[in-house]
Amino acid sequence: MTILHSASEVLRCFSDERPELTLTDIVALRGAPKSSTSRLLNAMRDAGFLDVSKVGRKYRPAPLLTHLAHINKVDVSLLARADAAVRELVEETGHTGYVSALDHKDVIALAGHEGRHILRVATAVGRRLHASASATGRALLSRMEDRTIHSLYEKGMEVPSDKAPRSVAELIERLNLVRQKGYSEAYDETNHGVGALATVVVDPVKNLALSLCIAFPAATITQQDKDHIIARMIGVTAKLARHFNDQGQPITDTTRTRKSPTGEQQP
Amino acid sequence: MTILHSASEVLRCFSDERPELTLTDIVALRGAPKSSTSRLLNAMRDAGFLDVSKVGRKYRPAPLLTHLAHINKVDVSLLARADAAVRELVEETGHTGYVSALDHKDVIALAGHEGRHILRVATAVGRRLHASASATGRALLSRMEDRTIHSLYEKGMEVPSDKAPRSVAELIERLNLVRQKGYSEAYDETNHGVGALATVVVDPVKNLALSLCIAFPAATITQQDKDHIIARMIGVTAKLARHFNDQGQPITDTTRTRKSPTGEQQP
DNA sequence: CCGTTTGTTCCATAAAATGGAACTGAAGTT
DNA sequence: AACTTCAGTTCCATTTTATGGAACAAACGG
Repeated sequence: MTILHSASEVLRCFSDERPELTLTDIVALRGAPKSSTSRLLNAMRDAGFLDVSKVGRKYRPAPLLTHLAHINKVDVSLLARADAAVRELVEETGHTGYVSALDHKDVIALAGHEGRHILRVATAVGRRLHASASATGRALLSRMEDRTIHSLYEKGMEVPSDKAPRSVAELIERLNLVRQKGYSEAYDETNHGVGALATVVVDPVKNLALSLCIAFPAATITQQDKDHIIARMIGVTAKLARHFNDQGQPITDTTRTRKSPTGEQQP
Repeated sequence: MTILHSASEVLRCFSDERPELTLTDIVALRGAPKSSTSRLLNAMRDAGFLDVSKVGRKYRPAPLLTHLAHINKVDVSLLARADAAVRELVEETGHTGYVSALDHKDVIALAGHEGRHILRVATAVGRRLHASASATGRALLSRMEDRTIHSLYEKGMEVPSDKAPRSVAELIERLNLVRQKGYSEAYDETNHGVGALATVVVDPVKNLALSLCIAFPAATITQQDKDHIIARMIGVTAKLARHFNDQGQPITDTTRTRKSPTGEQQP
């Protein structure tokens, strides 16, 4: 494994709940030896990935990463269009909307718009959720082949809530439902009292999959509201798909491209 | 040099103007051998730092980085307060305002608010500017010791505009002015027609320096407007400084902390 | 002042990065 | 089709860097 993997592992240790971490924290979270971790963190700081606080030697992500997040936004025209579509849906329904992308087994919100109802779901661009346990995550996963899903979760799957899928088999069952219906849904999975509906669109040229998601208070929504949201979401998503010539191809595996794969069988 | 330095060098190649890069682009920009760069880019993709487009093999920053940018925002309470202060100034003056931090020889905008005048400076959170050639950059640099400035620019200084400092000596001269007056200014340096005023505040605990900046169309501003903005900026900055117990200490060098330095002389 | 906690450095070993050259594959060109 | 270019990858011997256990150093808390 290259040191880059370790670095990315370290970066993934940070979250809203743990925005600052000490050497000891990271050792505990990753289980790697203290000496190696110490050197790694210092190297990451020297390279501009982390900043360190003076007292307590607490590490946090450096501004460089804000810069790169910005580039990501500037670049991707699918994101711009998906964002516009979500904004439209938010204005129409009053519920909060997101655009998200996959990062390994997680989804990360890239853009969001807050609804206007008094009781509404907050936006949190940059937030990370378990892909298997969210509407938006399952929408994205539904565009991967089953064997890719299997290899993604071969080291186990976290089950953050009662209603989340408990096993890969259960996940794939639910992904099949998503594939069939064209949208995905989740209630009370990652967030208590929150319901969500999500669709997915792929830019085959950039090899980028994005999910559109509308989130609402699960208790106050009627079946009629839901049906309306679903119809509109499927509509705008189909429009995006046409524009980017998304014809339902599965997302290409993120791992090595050319290297002859171990046990792959392609006609 | 560790591979992390190379990785961070690669990430710094991306900009608003070049949001996607191919292997060849990066080879041209960095001058490193093609074979090494090829392996490096693939490793960075495998680690989740980069995504690759299917056609043209173009690399772009991955969503992981959006996540980290978000953490950075959640965490830092100085940022939250500085952002609130800038918002106040923006509302009062109608001009665009930023909060920025240093990343090596660049400044990166971490938060921004757009003004309400018809002719106004656009916000661009995540944007990267040359520190030496911007008001906000020089405000931040003014809190470093001169020898740190020298070592920062020992490999040369880019001069993006006529009005920007041409040498380290000239830069330090202007930093002395900033230190004396308590604010920094720039006209027509990085952006044509744009003037900017900036102050700086340091959280000594987190070892974080942030700059507050107000940017305006240089042609339409009066001396009176400017004086008013400066007075208000210095006011809110002083308030922040008191809150964080910033007593004008120089920013600690970003490089190794404990390792006995080569030629350092401290009484 | 001494135990405790937290982070760094040492060092021999193991692993990974390097860069020149050869190779592959995909476009163009004649 | 054969030829040329160009972009990207892989090979391989060499150099460089990472690793982890243990010793060391510094800060903390009585």
